[in-house]
Amino acid sequence: MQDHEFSRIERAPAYRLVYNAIEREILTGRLRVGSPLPAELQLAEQFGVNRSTVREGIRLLEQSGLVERDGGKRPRISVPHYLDLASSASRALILHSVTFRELWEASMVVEPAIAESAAQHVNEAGLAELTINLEAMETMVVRLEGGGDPDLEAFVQLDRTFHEILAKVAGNRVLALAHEPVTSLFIPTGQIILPRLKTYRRVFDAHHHIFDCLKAKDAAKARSWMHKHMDDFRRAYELTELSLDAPLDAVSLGIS
Amino acid sequence: MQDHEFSRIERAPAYRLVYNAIEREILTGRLRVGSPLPAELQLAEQFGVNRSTVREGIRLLEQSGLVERDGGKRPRISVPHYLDLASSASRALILHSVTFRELWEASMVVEPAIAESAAQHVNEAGLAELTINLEAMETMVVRLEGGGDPDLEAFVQLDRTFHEILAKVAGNRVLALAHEPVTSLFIPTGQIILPRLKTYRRVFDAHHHIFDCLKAKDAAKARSWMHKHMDDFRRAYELTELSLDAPLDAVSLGIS
DNA sequence: ACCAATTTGTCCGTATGTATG
DNA sequence: TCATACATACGGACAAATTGG
Repeated sequence: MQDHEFSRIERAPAYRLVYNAIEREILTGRLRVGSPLPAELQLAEQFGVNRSTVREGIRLLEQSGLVERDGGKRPRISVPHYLDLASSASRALILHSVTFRELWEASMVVEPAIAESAAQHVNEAGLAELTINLEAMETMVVRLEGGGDPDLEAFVQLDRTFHEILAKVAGNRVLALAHEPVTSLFIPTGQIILPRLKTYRRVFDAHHHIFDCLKAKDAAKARSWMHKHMDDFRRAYELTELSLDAPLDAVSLGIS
Repeated sequence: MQDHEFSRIERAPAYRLVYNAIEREILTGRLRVGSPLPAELQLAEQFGVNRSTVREGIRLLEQSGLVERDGGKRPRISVPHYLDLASSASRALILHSVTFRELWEASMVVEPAIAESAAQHVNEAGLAELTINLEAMETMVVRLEGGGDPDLEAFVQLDRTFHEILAKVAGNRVLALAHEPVTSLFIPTGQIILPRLKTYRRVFDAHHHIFDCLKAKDAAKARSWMHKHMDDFRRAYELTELSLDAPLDAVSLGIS
């Protein structure tokens, strides 16, 4: 036994201390967003470390989104975009073998709420954006029904964009954050389902119904159409031989 | 007009190319999770860049959670935890001046769904965890009603833990991700509300009711109690002079 | 439009502490 | 205990790009 216990001494590497120090300056506003980061040499002098060490600290800031670099210009201090950070969280979900069922359950919770809120907050600009998206999808559907070869990638992208516009229109950034995994992981599985079941028209119709509800500002109906739309997605998934409880692996989502 | 348009040439710095290359190896499984990262010098040789450049690339991996260091040991390849990434996204929400109303609306969507799912999936271990949490909160409430001075920090922490256990029990990692901002931003505002309205008992009672529903596996009732609980939170917020549409600034949440 | 100073990107070499066998 | 391998950190150097006169 000892007379006195010393608390464990924590020795973070210097580059991490640099990161912490600069992060703190940004979060407390002493380094203002938009202004350029001080020069590496200057920081090295102030912190009393080597320039290489400062550079390593800056890489951490860069990856956490607090520093942004635009070409070869001076790096600027920036506010990380929550959707960017959310998308790396979504990627992490895949690495954790998240299942289709989990994604679908979440979508059944989040997407109808977004549709409802979107119907309440939509404006002309939002309707215009959605119109462009719908028209693009319609021409694509018509071409496919005429026997054209499907550009799946483009179709799924339009699908995804529709839901992203909705999330933006809903005007709730926390819901948009919750919604991110759905567009970035759930919607792309359409690339597997669509060519087998050829439900292009069905997807388009659902989007169009939701759009009509938004135009009529009918929040309840928007919610219920979105609910149906998401449930359709699950049914289509089940109609293929895919299991709801199989993990979405990285390969199938084109991350490789 | 030009005869030919060249696609924009992208010149990412070498350290970022190193990051991309290693990230790719990890995501495709060619570098396996848990194994140590190759030596810096070895990587430098393979990529044909300097060791310092490799180091900067590794810092990016480190911050994105794909590389973990444990003391002075060899850095190991790891899978980033989605909840960690979500919490930095939550911090970003604050920097974007997210409002209490946005958080509350999201909580009204996500938390009842979590309570419902938790009631369906709860097991003995989960109930035991919740019991410990509830007992701790009860003793705290009793002490406060006896005139003790409130340890707000501890109380809010218990509140937060309760909801986190629920999210874990619900067994849906996408919902847990969506739920993260609620516990990390919304619940802590209790530190502002509670001392003014002294609704400690009310919070405890709500938790207890939800717990009973879980024990009885009554999903619908669990949902409705959680709904009420979240709505209580908003009412309490309104009873103070705080505006629902004011941004939650960093200071009030103790990030500074 | 040109020039000079500044700054970043990248490289080389070296020293030191520590972990592992 | 010793030797090797490795991460951390330092110092100096130069080319290319940016900035500001």
